[in-house]
Amino acid sequence: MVSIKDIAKKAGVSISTVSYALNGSPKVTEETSAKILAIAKELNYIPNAAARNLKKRETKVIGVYLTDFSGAFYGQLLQGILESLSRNDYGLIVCSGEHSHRYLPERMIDGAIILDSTFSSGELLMYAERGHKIVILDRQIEHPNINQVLLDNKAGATLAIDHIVEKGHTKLYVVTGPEDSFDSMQRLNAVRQAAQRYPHIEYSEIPGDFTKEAGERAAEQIIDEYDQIAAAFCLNDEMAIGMYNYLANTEYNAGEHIHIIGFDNLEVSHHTKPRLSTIDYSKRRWGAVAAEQLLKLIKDVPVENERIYVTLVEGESIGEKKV
Amino acid sequence: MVSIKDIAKKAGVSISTVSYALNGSPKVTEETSAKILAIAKELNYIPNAAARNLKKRETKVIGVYLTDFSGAFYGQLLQGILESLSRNDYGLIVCSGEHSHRYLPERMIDGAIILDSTFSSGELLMYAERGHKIVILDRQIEHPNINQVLLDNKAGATLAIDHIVEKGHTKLYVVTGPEDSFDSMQRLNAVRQAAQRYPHIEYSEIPGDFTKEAGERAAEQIIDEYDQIAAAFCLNDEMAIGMYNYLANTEYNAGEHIHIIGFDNLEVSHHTKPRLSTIDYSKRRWGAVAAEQLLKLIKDVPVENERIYVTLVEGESIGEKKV
DNA sequence: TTGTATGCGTTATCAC
DNA sequence: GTGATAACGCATACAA
Repeated sequence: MVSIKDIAKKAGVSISTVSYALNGSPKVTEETSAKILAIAKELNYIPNAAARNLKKRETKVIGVYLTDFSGAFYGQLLQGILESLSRNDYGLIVCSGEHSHRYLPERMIDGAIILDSTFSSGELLMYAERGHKIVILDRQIEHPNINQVLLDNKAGATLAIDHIVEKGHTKLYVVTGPEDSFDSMQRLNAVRQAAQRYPHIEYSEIPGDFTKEAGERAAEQIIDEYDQIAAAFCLNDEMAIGMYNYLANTEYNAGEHIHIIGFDNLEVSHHTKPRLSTIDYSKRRWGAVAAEQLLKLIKDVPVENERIYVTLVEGESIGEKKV
Repeated sequence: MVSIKDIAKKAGVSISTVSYALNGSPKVTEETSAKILAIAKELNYIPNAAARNLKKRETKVIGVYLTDFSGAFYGQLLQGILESLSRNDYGLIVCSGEHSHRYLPERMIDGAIILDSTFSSGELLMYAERGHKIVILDRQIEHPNINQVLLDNKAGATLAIDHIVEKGHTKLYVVTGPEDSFDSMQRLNAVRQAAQRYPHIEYSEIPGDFTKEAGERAAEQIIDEYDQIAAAFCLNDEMAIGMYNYLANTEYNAGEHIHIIGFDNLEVSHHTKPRLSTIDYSKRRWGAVAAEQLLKLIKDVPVENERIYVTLVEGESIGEKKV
């Protein structure tokens, strides 16, 4: 491995001069600097990250943690983060699995963006307490070293319910996510609040877990008890898609017998027939904001928690209730 | 930051003893070891990765490089890699973007798995030449430090064509992937070979790029020139899905007027109607094998290139040609 | 402008 | 068994 020492020897200068030259310090002559750079290139010199990190106590890399790699969902979010970090000369690594938690306390990364339920809040708090900077996308934790960038779930859920009511529906199911999902619980709470405002509506909840299968099961249940046109608010699009899949093998049609609205506006939802009504937000922006917040945290500039706004996308899966 | 020095001071021993104890060396007494471990825990000691990496010249982390994060496709592959690495006490980071290329030469990772067209073959060769260990999933490069784990594209494409022919089809389109895609070119070559074996078949190629949009455009073209029942081999499922989407707004039906077969057996393909015929392979296994190969490379045990086998999944999108 | 010297936190080679 | 001590490769305060 070629180090600055080798360059120094070959150039007939000291290692500090080499270091200065490589880091573009103005302290070194144009001439010597050019010579050193030339030799460095000739020797295919590449700095050693470990040594630099050890000395500088920073890595210029941030880590994004995901519960798993399966989400159809993460692409744009990660892209948003990557773009934002690149602009600021930070690198990105994506991690998953208990094993990778150590990257933060071991200082392999300068900060973390969390969308990962395998972190307990206690663990995150502990890291924050040790001085590590963290942006959280999937829960609320108050700490000076922690910032959260959360979806406006309440607005989204309210939008969905209001839309359903506007269309004249009087029977409403909500298919929930897992109980340990912050997003699901926020949406569900908002739904319950909204439902209270509309006492004429027959409201019931079907427990789900954000998977297609949960959507299929929910559809099955709704059909089992079918007595009138019903509306279903699936707390994410994944489950809404599952519902479509189930209905495809029945006499019941989405947007006719069972009116469906989702949450997330996944790319696949554009291709359903009828097009799925859903709640949209910019995943790219979500990522970009999270990255910006984290960099501010690292630079010790004061930050407020951020909220990502949502909008209603009207498809044809929620139609007028014809009596 | 608490280091072994702090522990040593508090325990009244030297730093080397602390290091031994922390690394479970048998050279140190049960007693002192226990005391040291206790103090380490009390002080919330966590080793510094940079220092350890610098000294040991290894990180026990491997990097997976993806062209981008958008693939619906990568989940299982990454899961396979992660499981395999975890079993061997290696960590995983997922990277994308030019910016992250440096992680390999800078020795932030002990090796790389490449499924990333932003690496030129020259660049990979250069890293291999520097001694870095690489497993490549998307092209062929011969070098002692490089191993490839490739799909059996030829078998898959042949399977697809034979299936189409068996069903009595006489008009065949193939929708290709991008020209810089190794997988696409291998599949295409196999298709051309197979087509030669069946001179009675009217064969033509439509250039695509592995996106849904390409599938839509291809469907449009096929319908434009429609004169008889046709079969289309989309060189990946993504394009096949695009074809379905386009057909949905026409008078033509998949599996009736236009018979479709894909490649990849994506999860979404299970939900199409009619179910998409396609070529399947285990993405998880692909990842697992890639990881195993890389670890062997790192341990300097000799390895052969590996091949991932494929099978035909019969859906209803390729039916008998009724004349 | 350049060189010397020190330390970042570990591991590992010696002595003792 | 334990303790000095020297690396690992780099950055930097200070001297020259």
